Amino acid sequence: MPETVLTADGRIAGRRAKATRRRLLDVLTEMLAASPYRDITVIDVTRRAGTSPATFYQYFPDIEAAVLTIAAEMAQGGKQLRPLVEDQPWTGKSGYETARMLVDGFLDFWRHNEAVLRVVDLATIEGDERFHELRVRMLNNVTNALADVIRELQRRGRVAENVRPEAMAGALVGMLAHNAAHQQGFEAWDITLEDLRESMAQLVFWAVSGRRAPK
Amino acid sequence: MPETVLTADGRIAGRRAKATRRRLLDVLTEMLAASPYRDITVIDVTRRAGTSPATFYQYFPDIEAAVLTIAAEMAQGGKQLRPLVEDQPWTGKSGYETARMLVDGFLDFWRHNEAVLRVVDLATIEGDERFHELRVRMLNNVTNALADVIRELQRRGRVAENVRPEAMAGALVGMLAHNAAHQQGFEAWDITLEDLRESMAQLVFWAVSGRRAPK
DNA sequence: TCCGTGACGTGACACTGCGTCAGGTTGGGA
DNA sequence: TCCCAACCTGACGCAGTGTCACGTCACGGA
Repeated sequence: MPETVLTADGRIAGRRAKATRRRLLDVLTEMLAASPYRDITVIDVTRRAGTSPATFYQYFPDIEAAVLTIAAEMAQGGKQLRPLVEDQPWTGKSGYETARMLVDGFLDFWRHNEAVLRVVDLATIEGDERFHELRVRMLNNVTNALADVIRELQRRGRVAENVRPEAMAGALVGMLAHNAAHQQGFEAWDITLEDLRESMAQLVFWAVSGRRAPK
Repeated sequence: MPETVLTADGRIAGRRAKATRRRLLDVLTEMLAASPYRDITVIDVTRRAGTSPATFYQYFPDIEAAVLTIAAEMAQGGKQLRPLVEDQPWTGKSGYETARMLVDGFLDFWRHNEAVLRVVDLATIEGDERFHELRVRMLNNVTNALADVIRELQRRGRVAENVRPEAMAGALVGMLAHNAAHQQGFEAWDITLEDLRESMAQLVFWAVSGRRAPK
């Protein structure tokens, strides 16, 4: 679908308009990676894009809205996390390998989209509903898949009765998202990324399979 | 210690000055609870405190600095988390009870200091070093205590060899802090606070004691 | 009691960014 | 070539920031 875009005055954007809009988004993406979100001004974005503030407001009501567009594009990529859980072995040695792959998936995804995810977290904390929803939708995929796996293994008697699949999956995904977002911060504690990775994999594996991680 | 306070021009604040400063902090605390952090302006704070912007800048270089002061006061309260880990039983039924108390400690602390902790997280994500350090120092207490317990139980052969106490403690504290900060968000997933609490306690107990949580 | 002085507070200003018009410019189809 | 819809922007009112120089206050000494 060629995706129709509306301008502030309700016009349908044509070829030229779309190019301008795209340029603004690209410049903004670059700036997001280079400077703190709150320091980015509309005037600055437009200066670098070689246009004027008024033009920016043709396409976005404010900076947040523009970033939300970028974030939505990124969230599509977040769907790649789901298959890391679904249709994978979750028992024995290969089950532990699955857990590690999932952890790596989070660490990698957060590393690759650091700047944008930072803004998503930021806006979510600030109470912005649009970003919050985006975040929830993105994580929902993995959470539900994980809950399904836990529920299935619980049915087979591998996981204890007193575990609530949904809540456990939620707690785990929270841990993964948080620690992936703060992965550089662990170095201050003299904790290597490798050890963090292992610890999270152990927790995930235990919670999902009900067994200790193999050596 | 009566705590000496310096003004912008290097003066030592007297009785009157301290009262003004305190008033500004109190007004700011109220506003923090009522409106999104980013919407709070110096002009607004001073208007409500019945003074002028120039006065604000006598005592704080910017809003962040003022909030940092408030956050530091709160962080003192964060020390109450450490004894929830230290000198507690960590094995058997009472060990599981300890895990639950720790989880409750996090949930309660975050609920009670929601507004300020939100700003701390916010500023940390934005890359503000002052807030980041405050956060690290606050969580360091619990993390280290937890790592000590894990290490001790590992020495006694309860916890598997391939667990790294520091990394595991870090991962757990990250999970606790994150999920405590997002505790209302779980309702959107139809997960009750009670189930979240239980799930986190199970994870903590397993990681620390190396055993399944008792029924 | 009054006064002088240092402590404290503030009015006013220059500056920057926001968001919105009305009007100017551009380029592709007839 | 010309025209006009699509697109862009200059200019402006508004609001907040941060900084002076100056005004006011209250306290201790005579």
